[in-house]
Amino acid sequence: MDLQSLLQKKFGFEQFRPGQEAIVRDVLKGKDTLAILPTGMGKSLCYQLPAYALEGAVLIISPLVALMEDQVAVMKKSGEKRVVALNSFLSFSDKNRILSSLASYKFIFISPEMLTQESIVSVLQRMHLGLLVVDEAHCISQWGFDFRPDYLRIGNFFEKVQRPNILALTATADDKVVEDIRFYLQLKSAVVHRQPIDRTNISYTIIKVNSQIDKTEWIKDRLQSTIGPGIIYVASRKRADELSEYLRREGIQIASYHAGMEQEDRALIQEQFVVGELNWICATNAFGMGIHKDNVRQIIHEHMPQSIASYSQEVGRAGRDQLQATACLLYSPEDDRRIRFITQEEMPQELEILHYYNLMQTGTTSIDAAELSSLSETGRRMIDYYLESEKVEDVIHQIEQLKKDKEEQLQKMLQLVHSGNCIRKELLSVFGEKLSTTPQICCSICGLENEAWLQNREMINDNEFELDWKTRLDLLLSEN
DNA sequence: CGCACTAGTTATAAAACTAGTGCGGTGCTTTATT
Repeated sequence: MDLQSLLQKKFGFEQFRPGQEAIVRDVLKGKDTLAILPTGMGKSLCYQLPAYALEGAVLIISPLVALMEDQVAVMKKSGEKRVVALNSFLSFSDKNRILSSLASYKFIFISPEMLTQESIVSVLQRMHLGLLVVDEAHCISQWGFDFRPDYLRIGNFFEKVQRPNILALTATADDKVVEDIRFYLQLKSAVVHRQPIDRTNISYTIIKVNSQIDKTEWIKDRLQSTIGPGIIYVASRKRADELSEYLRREGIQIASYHAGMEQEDRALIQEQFVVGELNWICATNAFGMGIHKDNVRQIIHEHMPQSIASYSQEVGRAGRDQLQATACLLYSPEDDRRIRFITQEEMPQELEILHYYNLMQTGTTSIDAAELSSLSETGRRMIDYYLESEKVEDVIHQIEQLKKDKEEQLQKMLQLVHSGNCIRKELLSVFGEKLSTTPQICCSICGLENEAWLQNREMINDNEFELDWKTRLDLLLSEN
């Protein structure tokens, strides 16, 4: 069956979205592929379609268990029964049952952590894998080095199984992220598919203020005078709760979201936001990945993120419906130190590393040694990873280098804030792209007198912004 | 790290100082016996 009829039969689409067909064809030719597609361009079809033309199972590495559960539910609902997620949600007996019949599944979602478990690898070894997908592949770069080292261990898995070809998917990737993905997934001769990443319907604003109080006031005025739905990103959990509480008292429909909350509450708030029962979310960087909401009109950053890579992931959540949307970043001079502290604080010190290493040499368990050398859980896992393949002196050097890399990324973010040039142009240049045509509503440097749409709910329904029903339906359906 | 905030100080009270303290992200995993 040719691709066109497969697309029609399995997904009900007449046409591919931009970029999809070329990716699908490369995947089917057995090539390693890195696909960088803006959010909402139908990434999941890039592996779901080839799956039906391939022999064997498709293994999908996914960063969040909630996201996996979601995708499994969506696929089951649309009629695909041979789909399963291997994660800690499973009871012991369910896990065993699924593992004993794993070869009967076509789509297997799994966390990178599970991929290091011997019991799971041994089952996968005996199976025929047709394709390995790394979803949200920027996590390798964003989380692998200092947060979830199992993201860097995916390559070890290839040594144990017959390595299928790989499809790495992400929405945005600068040069460093692409390089990290290539290296850690061993994509020596991978084809890179990169759709133009300029989101012309998003306008960018950077506002410099003098104090925290000015920011609070600005946000309050903004939310009272402009339309949502929107996301406010803040730098700490406490601030998320505090600001959301303050704004709620001012009559704004808002809730906070961060990793310190119960899973249940997080899921509830996310769901309310997605279905439109909640207009605003005030969140830490925990919020966003895997959220399918196409009509987010505003992203507000109370503080800059720690890198341009994070910034573009976060602002990219606006305007997936192609209608006008806006991203505002507030900046005050003390932010530099705040963000620097958050990113550097958990990095282990030389003395802590040495202390930990020495304790390990004398036979102390990893957990006790971490406790005694005052290493955090995250710090311990990080060091354990580097100690697997390097001498302790080199590990110290490696961690120092990581700190420098983080500082460099923060500096690039600061450059974007202070450049004084067209924000869109600056942002695009980070991703190696040139600005072809400046949209009518561009950024605070180019001038934003056309942002009347933000004040007026009716504006959004003007014909100028309205897409025909068929385009909108396609957009909605292609999300999963 | 260095700002934001609090408690304590001063001394016909009030507001304005000082010293001290607190803050600060992202997620996977977990097979036991209270």
